[in-house]
Amino acid sequence: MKIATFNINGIKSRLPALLEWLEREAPDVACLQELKAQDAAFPIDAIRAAGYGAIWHGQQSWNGVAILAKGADPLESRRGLPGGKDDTHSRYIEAAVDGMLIGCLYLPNGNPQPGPKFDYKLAWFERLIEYAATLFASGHPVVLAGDFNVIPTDEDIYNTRSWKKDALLQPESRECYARLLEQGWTDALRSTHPDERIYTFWDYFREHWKTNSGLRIDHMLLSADLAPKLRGAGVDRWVRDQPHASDHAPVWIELGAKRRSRAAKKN
DNA sequence: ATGCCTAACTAAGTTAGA
Repeated sequence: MKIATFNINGIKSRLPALLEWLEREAPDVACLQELKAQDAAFPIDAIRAAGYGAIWHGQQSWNGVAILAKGADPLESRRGLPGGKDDTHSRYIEAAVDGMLIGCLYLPNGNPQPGPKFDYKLAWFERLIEYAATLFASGHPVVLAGDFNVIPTDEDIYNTRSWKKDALLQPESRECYARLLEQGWTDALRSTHPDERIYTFWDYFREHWKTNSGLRIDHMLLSADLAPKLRGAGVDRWVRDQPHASDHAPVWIELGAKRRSRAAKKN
């Protein structure tokens, strides 16, 4: 079971890239962010033709999230986080797929910082933390995947020098992410590659892709039930190298059967 | 301190991304 998350930065301009990625990597579940399109513009026919069912929550110009499932229709369980009466942004969608709950999120960027956009980021993060606590406590198998717009530590960025004032690595942003993990979630990519510089985003400026000057901001968090089933995690870097690529690359995890104890599986 | 590059929206210039 392969689950992935991909900030595609525009579903209209990136549809060929999305279809090529789906064909080549064939994730069982794909979370998408930054559709940048209204609901009616979502290319459901092309996605169905590629063998995927989907749910989506679009928005004109910005934001927008979707969940795709290979050979299945995701069963929508929520759109929008609790407590968002005045929140018009399409940033969270959730579905049951194959016995798991998949939460697909696009956390606010928060720049410029300080300012109202940063306040919105932190407020949204607080809502996520509160809701994630109930998800984790439920004991159900849950994956929280998406663009968190947080660089968790200085090991998750090529160089902090020109990013010191950026919303993505402010102590407040990092503290929120740390507090989320403290609930018990497993950061799948980091736990699989504890000592590796590993990035999921390279901006279009200068030659940041060519020089591998990236950030790790797309994350996949696993509930207690799923963490023992983690078999691998990685980044589909080839996607970022394509012409007219998104500035993000897909992140994936592979889940298997729950691992037996070391003693039981030895030899 | 700001722009770099890219895309959406809409018709050349602004806004947002991170």
